[in-house]
Amino acid sequence: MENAENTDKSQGVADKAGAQAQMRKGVLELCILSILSQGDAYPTEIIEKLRGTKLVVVEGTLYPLLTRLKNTGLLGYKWVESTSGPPRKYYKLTEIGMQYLKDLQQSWAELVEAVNKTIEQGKNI
Amino acid sequence: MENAENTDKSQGVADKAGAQAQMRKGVLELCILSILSQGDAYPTEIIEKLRGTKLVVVEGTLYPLLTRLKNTGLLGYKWVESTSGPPRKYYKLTEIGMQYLKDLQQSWAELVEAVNKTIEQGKNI
DNA sequence: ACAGGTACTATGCAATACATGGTACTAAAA
DNA sequence: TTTTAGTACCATGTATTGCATAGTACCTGT
Repeated sequence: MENAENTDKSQGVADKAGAQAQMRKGVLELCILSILSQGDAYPTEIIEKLRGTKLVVVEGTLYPLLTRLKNTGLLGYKWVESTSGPPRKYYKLTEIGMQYLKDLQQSWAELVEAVNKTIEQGKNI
Repeated sequence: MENAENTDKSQGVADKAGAQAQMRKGVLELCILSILSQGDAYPTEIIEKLRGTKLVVVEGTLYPLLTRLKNTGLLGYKWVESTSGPPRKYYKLTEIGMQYLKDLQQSWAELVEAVNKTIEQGKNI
């Protein structure tokens, strides 16, 4: 077979923003569960805490994710009347959620170590 | 409104393996581009290098990903006859791929820092 | 000619980040 | 009393990627 190089550019585009969104998959739930392990919070507080650590998340992402976590038994919630607006939904970690959070933390640490080792080998050559 | 806690367990299951697969989204391409920045390789070599850094990837995952990276112009390839089996497809990074790899490395570093800060705050309280 | 080992390809499914469009509650202003 | 602004929450669909599954092709040895 003839040896030839080629790069077909007919499909997809290498997109930095898209890659960043992909990297966040599976990681946002770890962060949210971590934040709630510090204490109960309602969505706007969660968004603020995430922004504080440079993990900017918008409401259209957070609400469906909180619902998903609640539906899988990792979170519970309670309504709290507000003195200045509509009532707020305070989320809290369940016992199952606390256990699962530990699993996620370990998975994340292992992934970070593995990826960094792979990257470091590339830089050293 | 009545304050009540509830956790609806009717939808989905919190699955550690599934979460690990989600965390790998967007990260595998970073690792593959990193490995190829060290030198050209064909798929089996890439799988071995990934296994060496605890990033176990199977062929059904790698081949489509390599095709995708090739189609977006990040990789090129050439066929090389083998002395013991069918010819092999050696992949190499293109100039575009090298630039994109730097973008991915920066995105990864920023994500890791942000996530770790979020997790650490949870542990300190 | 056939079997085993190796290499590669095609395709569809599942899960999640995210965008978009929407409803509802409360307080203040008109 | 009605309207407006601010705040909080919800529903749904799209795009993307990891992964499983089924398959083809090449080369060597029997």
